[in-house]
Amino acid sequence: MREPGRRAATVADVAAAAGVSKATAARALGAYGAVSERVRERVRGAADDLGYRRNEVARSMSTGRSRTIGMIVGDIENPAFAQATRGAADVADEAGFDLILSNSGERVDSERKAIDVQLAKRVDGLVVAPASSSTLANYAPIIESGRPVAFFDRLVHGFEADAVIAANRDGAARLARLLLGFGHRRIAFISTLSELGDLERRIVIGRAGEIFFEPRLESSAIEDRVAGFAAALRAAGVVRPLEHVRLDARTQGIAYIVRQLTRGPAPVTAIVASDSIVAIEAFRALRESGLSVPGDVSLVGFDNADWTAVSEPGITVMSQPLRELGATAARMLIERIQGVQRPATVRVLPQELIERASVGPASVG
Amino acid sequence: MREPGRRAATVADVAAAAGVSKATAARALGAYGAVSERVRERVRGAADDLGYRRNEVARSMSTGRSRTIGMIVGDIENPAFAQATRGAADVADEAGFDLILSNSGERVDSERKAIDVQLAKRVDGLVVAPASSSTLANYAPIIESGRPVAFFDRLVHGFEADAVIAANRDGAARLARLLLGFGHRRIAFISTLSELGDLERRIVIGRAGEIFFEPRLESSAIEDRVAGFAAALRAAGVVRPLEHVRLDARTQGIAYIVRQLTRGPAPVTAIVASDSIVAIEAFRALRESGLSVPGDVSLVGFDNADWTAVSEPGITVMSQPLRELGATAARMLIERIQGVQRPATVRVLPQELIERASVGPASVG
DNA sequence: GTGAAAGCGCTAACAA
DNA sequence: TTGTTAGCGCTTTCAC
Repeated sequence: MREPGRRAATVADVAAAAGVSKATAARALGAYGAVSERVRERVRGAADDLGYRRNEVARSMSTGRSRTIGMIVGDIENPAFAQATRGAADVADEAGFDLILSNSGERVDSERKAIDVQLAKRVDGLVVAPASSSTLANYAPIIESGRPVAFFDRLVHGFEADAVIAANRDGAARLARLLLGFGHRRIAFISTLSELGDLERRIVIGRAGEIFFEPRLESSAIEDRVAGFAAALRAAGVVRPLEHVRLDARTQGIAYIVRQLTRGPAPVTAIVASDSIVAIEAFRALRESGLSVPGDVSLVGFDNADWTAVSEPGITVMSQPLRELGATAARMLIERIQGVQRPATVRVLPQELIERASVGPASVG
Repeated sequence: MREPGRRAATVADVAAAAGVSKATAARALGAYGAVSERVRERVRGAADDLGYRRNEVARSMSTGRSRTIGMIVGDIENPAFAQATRGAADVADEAGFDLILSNSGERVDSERKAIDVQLAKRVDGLVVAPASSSTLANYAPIIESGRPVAFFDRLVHGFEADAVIAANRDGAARLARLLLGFGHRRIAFISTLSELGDLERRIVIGRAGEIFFEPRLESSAIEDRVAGFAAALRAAGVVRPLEHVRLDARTQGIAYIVRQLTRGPAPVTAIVASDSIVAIEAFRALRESGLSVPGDVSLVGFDNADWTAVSEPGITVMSQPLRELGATAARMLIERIQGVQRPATVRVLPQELIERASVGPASVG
């Protein structure tokens, strides 16, 4: 066993100790090429004695591969990303890859830096939840480097790459229809992501009445949710479906926005929260305003966070396949790394409605 | 701008394009050594044209340092670890280090594998939440490699290394005294970690009446909590303070254990959950058993998870300085990496009691 | 201030 | 089956 501080044993040391050439020692240690049983054992023994452990940096250096995949998430503290990370990490581990994790903080410039760093570390590929669905420039360096990328949770518009997302448009529409079914008409949609701008002006109606935005919103996930939400409202005859959509909630604070939406002559009677963090803050704000859920205001959201099952009332949510999102992205990426050739594909995973007790009939307004 | 697939530009390419030697180009690019302003600009220009990006692997190879720290947590999906990870990641980032993350799944063998891998990748140091406080063998390789380590959340008994933990003994005692003050005497303590064995037999009483265990428990954090808990009960005259301690809750399931503890002739009237995951499961189990909190059973726990503020009732918790735990460990580690010499030190961070509504007077039993 | 050359520890031709 | 040798892309003496 080595003492701390002494130089680490190398293949050369092991080879010398075992009385063979460097190449033979390397073959025995690396389990490649052909080595006789006797020699292999002798080398292994010497390696153990010297406390040899392979220098992966050197190996990466000569093979050009690092057996590492980079992952970039918006915020590791968001349980949704934690679950996706877990999904990806498990798949990576299973396939013999390590995972380097970075936070983008949902900021385009931090994300760019993170991508640069990971590319410089020569990761074999990247799994990323794009901070912006319309900033192609951030991802161009990945392609230039010749390494594959798989996006998850959000797409990058006009960027040919593998991606896996949830069926957000459909999920949001289902949530909206649930509320409409309870008689709600003035329904808010709150998100902390995506710029607001003049939403109404950006609307583009598709053939089947679907709603698109042009230019696009920052996050394709939010875009899809807003579009599905608005389309459902419109189909139900709500004239201005975007009236109560608030996309830059972080700037003003969710509590403030909730108060604003629930006051005045025509307060909303229901709120759709775009993720569990928005939902919990909205829930608290409603409580602090003395408004009961679902008595005064109904509340639904995305992500089946643990608290939504124990709050009073329990929150009705559209559950995301978070682990699967991360796992699928990692799987697609690893396939590419291993040389599988196929056109870039976008997988869409279904969401699941979990009904609890936070939805009730619209209060008369 | 490079096309995908083409060989990445190297210093040699840049040097050739700029008409200087490799060494000069490297100096200009790496911002070390002395280079004239004119040459520097020429080199930078050539680098931009070629889309040069430094190969960190090669750099690590020749410097022997990777500017990367490894972090090993018990479970990234546990919000407590997510927060600690965030704390460490921020500090690392600030200091120009990257973070490689691994899950140990709280299993000693997985942890050992994770450490091996990270050492092979030549991380400059490791931040780890030890899966076992008494398995020194897992950490010996780190020392042998000559790299520093900083433990967080738990200590490794008899292992000389930096560590940062929370004041668990004190926190648990405060929680216990709170319950005792409400008249509770039969109080349970539930954790999923640490082996059970015959706890009573392992007790060692210190001079000031503190309780220790010999042999030690698996997790020093749980050990400290149990010890603080038991000492407080004992000080209050509870004869068998360990009677309702359940440490292997995962095996049987928390719901089962909760049912078991709350039934029979002498049911517990209060429960201390060792983390927020145990707490939420206990909370659900109580609810499903038709027991009211705090009417029938009082419930307190560790970790100020978001749900504890919105559940009905809100849960009284001992809040851990999670981000600080991760940040401090990273900071201590980076100091070591940068060559600061000082004896191994253990920092103990205070916990904060957050009183909500889950504690009430002991029901008559 | 700049250049030539050696070397980090490994893999991978190619020869024997 | 084994050995020789030449890199991988960078940093780092040591001359000039």
